[in-house]
Amino acid sequence: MAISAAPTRRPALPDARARLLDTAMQVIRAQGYSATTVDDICRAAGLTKGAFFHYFKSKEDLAVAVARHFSEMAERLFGTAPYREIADPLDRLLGYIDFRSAIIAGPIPEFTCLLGTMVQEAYDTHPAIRRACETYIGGHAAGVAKDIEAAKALYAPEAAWSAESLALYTQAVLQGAFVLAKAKHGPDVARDCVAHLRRYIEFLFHRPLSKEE
Amino acid sequence: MAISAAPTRRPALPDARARLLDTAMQVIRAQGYSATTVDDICRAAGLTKGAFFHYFKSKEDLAVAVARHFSEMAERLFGTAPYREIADPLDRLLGYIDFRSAIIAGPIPEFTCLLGTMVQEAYDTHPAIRRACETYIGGHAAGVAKDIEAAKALYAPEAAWSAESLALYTQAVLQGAFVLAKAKHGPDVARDCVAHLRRYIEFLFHRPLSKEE
DNA sequence: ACTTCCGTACAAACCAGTCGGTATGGTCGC
DNA sequence: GCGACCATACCGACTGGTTTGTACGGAAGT
Repeated sequence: MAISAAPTRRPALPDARARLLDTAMQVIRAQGYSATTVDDICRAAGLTKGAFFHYFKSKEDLAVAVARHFSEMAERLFGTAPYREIADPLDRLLGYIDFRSAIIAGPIPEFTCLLGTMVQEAYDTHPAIRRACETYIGGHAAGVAKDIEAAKALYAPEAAWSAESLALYTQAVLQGAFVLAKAKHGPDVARDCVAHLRRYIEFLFHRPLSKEE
Repeated sequence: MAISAAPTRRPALPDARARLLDTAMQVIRAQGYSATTVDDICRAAGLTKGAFFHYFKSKEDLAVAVARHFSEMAERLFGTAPYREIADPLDRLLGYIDFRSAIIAGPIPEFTCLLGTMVQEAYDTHPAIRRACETYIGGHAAGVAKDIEAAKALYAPEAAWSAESLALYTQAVLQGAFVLAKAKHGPDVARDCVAHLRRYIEFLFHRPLSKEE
């Protein structure tokens, strides 16, 4: 005879854990992992250390969790983007590139990659973080590789390069574009870089009316 | 008058400042800027805080100085590399790319870029560091752009892309390649990325035996 | 003797993580 | 329908170890 239905055994209250993760994502993208203190995150999330250490057993534990959180957010973003509906795999791939370019806008912490930021600092000192970043960057690249594979089968079946290698290359260009955007304090360079990447892919699939392998 | 023990070490060692800079370069490339402490650097250099703060007025001041130090080392390295002797500007450009690929080997902190590492963490919180990284990355890119400009004048005078933009793109690819190398814990991906970059440049210049702009 | 160079000792702030405590709500026996 | 009991969520003062930067002293070269 429960008056208020509680379908799952979870009590209620606005999810403090999710707030911490969202906040940490922003703050770490702006300041880096090491420079971000637990108090920074708590303050920005409007919570206290008690809440933080209730949900995460250490700062490193949070880092691994945000990596996953960021990746899930990204998968949702790309999974529901309009270019996903394009039937032709090459057009879909180019749609992905254009979409990546389109979302490079606004304040830097909002379009840069948390994984690339964290792995730069932590690859040697925090193996768990490194592994998480590798996993999620690799996972995203694998999704891109699927479209590349399909496009290659259709348009460049004999090409010397592998789909996986090209997919990783796209991620490298994006990561490097973010680094330059940070150095130059604006998104413009980054979009220029993606434009070069697009031209390269067009070349690879001999978009420019020449033939031959 | 103590007969034994000359406790304090004798001076006159070649420039402690240079040792601090060299050491800082290594340590920061391995751990990132925020995570490396002044003591880390002093310990690794076999010096103490007294020496450190004698030469640098703050940690940030050191960061700006290592950025410059790193840049000078890089300019020496590329300035005296064999590819510099190549007469044809396109071959020289490709020689640069091959050289970049060749030096991607060994432990990660030895081939990655200090500037890219630092600017990722510090772009928002340490303007002086950001500016230094921007300056030296831009300076190196400008050198590359010179060769690109010459190659373009010879082989692709009407091309739509600018030499400067392509030069920045090469740096983006390298920076991104380093990020992936860190994530994957080895240099192989990075070299793969540079191979894609080389192919792109070949495409841009002559490879597509069709004419057309 | 004066400056440059560098070591030791110390100060003050900072930071990850701990711990005792409170508030809320759910469960179960009766 | 009620009270005892307990789990979960969260708070915030506190601790112990770091960390940047300062003060000062002594050795060496000039």
